[in-house]
Formats: sequence, C-alpha cells, structure tokens
Amino acid sequence: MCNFFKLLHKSAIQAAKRLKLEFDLGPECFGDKNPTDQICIIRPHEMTLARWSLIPSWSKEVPGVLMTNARSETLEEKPAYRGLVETNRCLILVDGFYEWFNKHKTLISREDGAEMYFAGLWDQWQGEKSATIITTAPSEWVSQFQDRMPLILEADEIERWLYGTVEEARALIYPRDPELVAETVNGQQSLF
DNA sequence: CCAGACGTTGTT
DNA sequence: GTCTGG
DNA sequence: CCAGACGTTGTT
DNA sequence: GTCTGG
Repeated sequence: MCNFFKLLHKSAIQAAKRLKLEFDLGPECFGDKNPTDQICIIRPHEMTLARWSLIPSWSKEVPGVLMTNARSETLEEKPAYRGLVETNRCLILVDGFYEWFNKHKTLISREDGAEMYFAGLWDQWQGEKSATIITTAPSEWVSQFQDRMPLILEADEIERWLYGTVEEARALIYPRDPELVAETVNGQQSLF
C-alpha cells in the first residue's frame, strides 16, 4: 500500500542539492512515516514539512477520512483534488515504500539506491500544509505485491512536475515501470 | 431539488 | 467550494 | 476482497 | 455473468 514509507536525512540532503534548494527540515520528517505524520515535501523553490493526508482548503474541520493517496485516473474530478494539479503540485521525498509480501514487511526502493520522488498534491488549511501521493496502476513487477503503486518520477522529470506547464505536468501522469528492488526488513534480503 | 459528502485500498 | 446520491 | 445488485428521474 | 459498493 502506498500508506507507509521511509525517509532518511541523507536523502533529503541529496534532494536539496539536486534541486538547488535550501535544506531546512525538522527531524520529525525522517524515519518511517505513516498517514497524518509530518513528511518532507518539495514545492516550487521550497523544501518543507506537511501533514501526510490532504485537508482541502474549504474543509470545515479535519476530514474524518484519510486522503493519503489520490488516484491518478480521477484526480481532476474529485472535489477534494480538483484544480490542485494546476497550481498545487509537489514532490514527496522518500527512500522507499513498504509493502507486505508473504507476511514480511518489505521495503521497495530504487535499484540505483538514489532518493525517490513521488508525484503529489498539496493544499493549505488554516495555515497548515498537507499533501497526498498520486497513485497509478502497478507495473508488472510491483503487481506481485500490490495492485496500486505511487507515481514515481525520474530525476529528469521532477523539475517539469514542479515548474512546468499544466500540460507538461499532466503528460507525466501515467503508469510507470521504474527499476526497483525489494528487500525484507527483518535482515534477510529477498531477491526479486 | 437539496442534504451531505468530499478518499483509497483490499489477508497479516 | 462543488459534486452526487437519494 | 466479496456480497449484493443488476433501472431511471429529479420541486409542490 | 459482471459490476460496484462497502
């Protein structure tokens, strides 16, 4: 599920360097992250903290349901997300995300070991920023674990997602097949 | 029309 | 604020 | 996933 | 038999 991931400090340093952004994050966004935790997001010209699970700006109160993922297929239709792809795109920075495989907690990360960028959307409610991760159909490889996966952008796409036109951004929303590896978390490495 | 929702995933 | 389900 | 529906219109 | 709503 795209509901549990990991971010290490060193990857935030890397991302800041790659995107030429100032690094200024509290320690609360590092480690294993669950919905409603503070996570590291990247907006145009800014790396910052946000609550994981989007709260629409028009909400009367904190929603009773989690908005941790946004389906790419219906992004532009749903009341909670409509319009955000035009003005409120962001990246969610992670090292890898967790899936359950044969009852083992399994970390899925990039084969090249680099930091990973999820395409996401953010909003602001009563001064607080929050964000959601866009999901797509799984690649063939990921489908052995799950039938959805986060939209993972490549290094040469992340600036287009942040700074490009809406059309350029929309063109990046499609199912991918990134080079990934999986390893069980309890020491034993599994080979996939 | 108008009240009520507004979201996603999917075995541990 | 806007959609949709009854 | 799996149980339950499987249809349409829309103000008095 | 197949879709969808929970």
